Amino acid sequence: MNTRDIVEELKKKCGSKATRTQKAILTIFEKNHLPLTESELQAKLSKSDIVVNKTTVYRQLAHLKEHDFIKEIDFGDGKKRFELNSNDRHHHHLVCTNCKMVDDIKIDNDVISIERAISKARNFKIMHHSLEFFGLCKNCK
Amino acid sequence: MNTRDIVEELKKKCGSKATRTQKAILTIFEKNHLPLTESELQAKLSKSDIVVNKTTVYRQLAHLKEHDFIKEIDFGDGKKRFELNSNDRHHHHLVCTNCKMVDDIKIDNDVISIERAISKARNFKIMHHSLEFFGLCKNCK
DNA sequence: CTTCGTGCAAATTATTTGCAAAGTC
DNA sequence: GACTTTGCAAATAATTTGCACGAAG
Repeated sequence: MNTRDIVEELKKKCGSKATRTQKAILTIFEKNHLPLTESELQAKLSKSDIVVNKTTVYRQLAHLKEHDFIKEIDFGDGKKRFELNSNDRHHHHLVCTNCKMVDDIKIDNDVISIERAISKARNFKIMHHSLEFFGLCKNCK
Repeated sequence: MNTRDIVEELKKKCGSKATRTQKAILTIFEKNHLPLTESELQAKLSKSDIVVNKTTVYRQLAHLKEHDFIKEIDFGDGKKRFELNSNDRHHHHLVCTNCKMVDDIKIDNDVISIERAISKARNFKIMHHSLEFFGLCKNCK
């Protein structure tokens, strides 16, 4: 799904035309598959000469998340991060605690089977999970 | 490992006598196996008639974490939570997004094998991970 | 006397809210 | 005109920092 498709879907879901801010934010997320904080996103918008207020960014992130375009990722450092929510790209992250590098990792099958077992054993309907690995990348270790 | 043992270890590791604050905090964690935020901890301290400043609590949490007595758990709601770091009790959590109930869950073997595979495949030294499941508990679903 | 733990106030950081102006159908 | 998006200033909320003081070795 490319940016145009996403924007199309956005129009449908939100019942109106996608704003320049929305388009810009989605474009940034398209280009950056790794999770971004508000300020990182803000910085990237600036580079594209798009000036938006911090509040607007926060609000759009909430809005886009609500409509499932992006999802929230938490690295436990007190900042919210978001990345594009492509079904075909569900993954987790390797985070280097030294150089802060972030890498994607796909381990879905294992997690899904764990979730099934839990749901059954505990009668708990799992909607989502957090799973990130922290440690040292090959350069830092 | 009971509270006395922990306090003993604390003395050794820190090279001095454990303070009343440290003892009180560790005792609370002993009694509450679920992760606590600073304010929840503060509330429980108050119930035991122990008055400590917020700053002190934050500093002790950082201190105890540094010495591996407690570990940080993140539920992605902007608050840091901590729980006792007993080797024999490593576990993850089921968090009900509706009633906020939290339950423990043990799924270590599966995770360890996933970690091994990742370490090998990606040449990444995993130190720890986040793994919490969010959804609806049996009462809320 | 030096180190560590503590309290208190102020600062910082991330995020949210209220309200008015601007844009879109 | 009704509804959504945006900006700006102010408010919150969680956490951290600076500084002074008291307790313990």
